[in-house]
Amino acid sequence: MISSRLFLCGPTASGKTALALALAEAWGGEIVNGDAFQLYRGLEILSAAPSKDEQAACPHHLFGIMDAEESMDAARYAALANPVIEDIESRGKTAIVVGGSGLYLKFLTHGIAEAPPGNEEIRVELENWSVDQIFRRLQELDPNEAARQNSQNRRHLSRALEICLVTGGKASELRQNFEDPALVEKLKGIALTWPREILAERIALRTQIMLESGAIDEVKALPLEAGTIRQAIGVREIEAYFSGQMTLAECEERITISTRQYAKRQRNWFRRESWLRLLDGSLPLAEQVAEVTRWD
RNA sequence: GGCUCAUUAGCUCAGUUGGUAGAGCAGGGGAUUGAAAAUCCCUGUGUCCCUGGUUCGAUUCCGGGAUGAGCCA
Repeated sequence: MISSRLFLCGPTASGKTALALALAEAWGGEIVNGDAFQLYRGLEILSAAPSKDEQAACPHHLFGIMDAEESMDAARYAALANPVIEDIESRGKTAIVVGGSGLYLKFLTHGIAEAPPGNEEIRVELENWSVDQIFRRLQELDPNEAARQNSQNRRHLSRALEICLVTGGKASELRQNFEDPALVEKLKGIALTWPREILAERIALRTQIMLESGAIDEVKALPLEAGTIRQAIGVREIEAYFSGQMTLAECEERITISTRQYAKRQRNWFRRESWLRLLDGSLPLAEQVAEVTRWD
């Protein structure tokens, strides 16, 4: 019996798309996007989204559903993805959730904290504060939360302070432990792994191909109001290229480096998810499929 | 051929008024519950180009050599 939902994770350029497709064909499954940037329209090449042909091979969900101007977050993603996954399961199919965005996937697998969503007004205001100011204010409102945060991490501190300001309470009191063993035990997922040097080569090659096959035009076409999507690796680098601050070679080099560093963070993230089973990404696809089917 | 300047961490460079050296980037390790492809933390011993000399002691001063750049022929 094939499980009704499978999470397929791993660092960028590890071959998730190809394996997902092969699994979907073998099992008659459907693919659900678990990647923060493939949700968007407009950055298909830079985000390495599955091609039109690939998407035609089996049902794909949540790819290219957002405009570049829209902003996204993990909770909204989970609100979109959960019903889709449940629908697939209700039709007796397997939902194969593929992606590399650790936080987004975690909201699916472990649940969502009962905290308020981001508040644009507060965020804009906090942009003008120094990290120290944010930290000190958080210390006043919620010393416990301040103590567990890194005093230099603007993003994490801003979020914690935002929760305090919006709720009038304490962010630390809304924190919860999501590592419920009973829940985690039921999860099924795999993480693709590669030796570091080989993954680095794959990243370098893929970066080169992206730049040769339209990534530059994609970035040129991004609307100025684009929000979340601007954080994608490659956007800043390509903009620096066409504004003349970098040569194309430097641009390619910078994107390769950022991507490699991102892959490292992803490896950290997925390594902590001890429920994920590791699968050697360098195995031939057919063997990967056989391996996963056997585990299941 | 002559003169000048350079040669220090994988890369770009700083520095030591002579007591064997440090930044940025890269690399390595880690954090992470509504911006996450984001954000942040930890991590730097290297024939200080080689070789003689001066010195208690030279990467630092002096001589010679090598390599590179520039200028003059």
